Amino acid sequence: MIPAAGTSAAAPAIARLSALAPLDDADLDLIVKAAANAQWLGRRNELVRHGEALTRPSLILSGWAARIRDLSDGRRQLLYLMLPGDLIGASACDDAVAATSVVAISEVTLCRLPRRSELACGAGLLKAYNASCALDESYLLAQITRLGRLNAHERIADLLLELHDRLALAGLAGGGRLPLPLTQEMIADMLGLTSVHVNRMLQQLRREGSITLAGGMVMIHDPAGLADLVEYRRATVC
Amino acid sequence: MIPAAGTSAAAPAIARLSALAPLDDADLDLIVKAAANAQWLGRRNELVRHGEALTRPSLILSGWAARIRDLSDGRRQLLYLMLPGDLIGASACDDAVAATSVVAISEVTLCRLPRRSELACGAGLLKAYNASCALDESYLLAQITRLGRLNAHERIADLLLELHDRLALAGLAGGGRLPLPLTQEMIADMLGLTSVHVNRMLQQLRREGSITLAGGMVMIHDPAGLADLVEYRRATVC
DNA sequence: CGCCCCCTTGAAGTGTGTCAAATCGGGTGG
DNA sequence: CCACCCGATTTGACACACTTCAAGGGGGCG
Repeated sequence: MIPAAGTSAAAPAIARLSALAPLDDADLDLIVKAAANAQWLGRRNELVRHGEALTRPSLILSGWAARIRDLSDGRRQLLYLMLPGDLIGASACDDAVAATSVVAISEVTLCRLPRRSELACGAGLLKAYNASCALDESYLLAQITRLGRLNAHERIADLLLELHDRLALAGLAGGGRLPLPLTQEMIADMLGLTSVHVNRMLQQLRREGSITLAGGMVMIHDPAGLADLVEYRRATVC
Repeated sequence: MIPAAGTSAAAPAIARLSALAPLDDADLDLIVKAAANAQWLGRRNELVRHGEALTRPSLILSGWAARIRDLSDGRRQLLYLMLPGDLIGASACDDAVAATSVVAISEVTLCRLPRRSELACGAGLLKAYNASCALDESYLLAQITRLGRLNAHERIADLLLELHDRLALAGLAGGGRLPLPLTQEMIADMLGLTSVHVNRMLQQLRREGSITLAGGMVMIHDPAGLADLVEYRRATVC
């Protein structure tokens, strides 16, 4: 925990937050200290329960989680994926209540950060909270467009491109290469499809040479070309 | 209470904001003054252009607008409907940039409100901003679930129920009755369907006695029953 | 009257879902 | 090291929700 931030378990999270807003030593110190007593959660565990009060923002240090909504007949929608460096409950409302459950998709470690009201006005971390919220919103909007107006092939390509960019922010992806710790069923629940169809579309993407899948990693061979094809638009940091 | 607020053009907006957070006379005065120089926009006009800086929050006084995303091949997605009393750009980030265009769906009047930074810490209006942002988010999540996991019949019912509740907040709907100034094509673009299919589903809803459509008004005959059927969950004010 | 926009209806096509079974691969225990 | 198991992926045949294309009708309005 003590050594250089570059090698600590918080490195991806710090990379992302630094990319969102310039952080000074005090901010970094805050994060490193918080990361020192991180919390571990196994797959399928709930990080946040629907309706629960969000006392303090959480920072994902490693692993993936998802905001999720279940219907009584078994249908399930992954609303939003949360990646390392993502914040939960950093929105403007300090006394907010969780609008959805958040469950761990892989093993997750996370830590608690200060509430907005505990931060100095103008602190870099506060700016990072704001930027993170703005990005959250743009990813939600992207998800709506995916589900509403893209076909299965485009949905998958678009999602992969978004994940690549988001992970790249945390230094966890680059050059078209990204980890993908999702089952095809989870991808289906994210994209409003069935796992069977996701499987077929992934194969099509492979056959047409757009991607390679191996060992939980995806390689997007021509990110720019694919982005053009599905009209992917990169979210802008506010 | 400001005298005659009940009859002013800002009445629905004030009703909604008051429902989100208790407003004192100073807050109400601010709104009424702002509403005094309202701005008028005709159908299809852009309230906000994509990428434009959001200098100050806008309050919709009357009419409907929508956040929208257009694809180059003509496909179009309505991301989010904005109703009287809704705020544009009230999020945490004062220096944010519009993530999407906002266009007027009907004739719209709106006014500018103070930025967050110009409001007293703890002001009722600031709380209303926060609550409004929280609601925005839960409506976005609801939209994702609709598009991802509900079929056409359920999507329409769910949307009508949401609109009813949202309009009721501003005193513009109640008892299952609400205005609906949308063409079927707009509903289609909102719900990721074609206008042809929206038409058929609306007829089915009428035939099965769920709704009545007349003169731009919808009557939902058994809101609770329908809500149960499509598993509609009312958004909670934070 | 004629135009335009919106709603309505029908017939045919297709993308995606459903169901079911086979295969793969990684763990675990004997 | 093998046997077994379980979850995940893969494949095929078929069904259906929704789209597409096309034509017609209604109502407001210049």
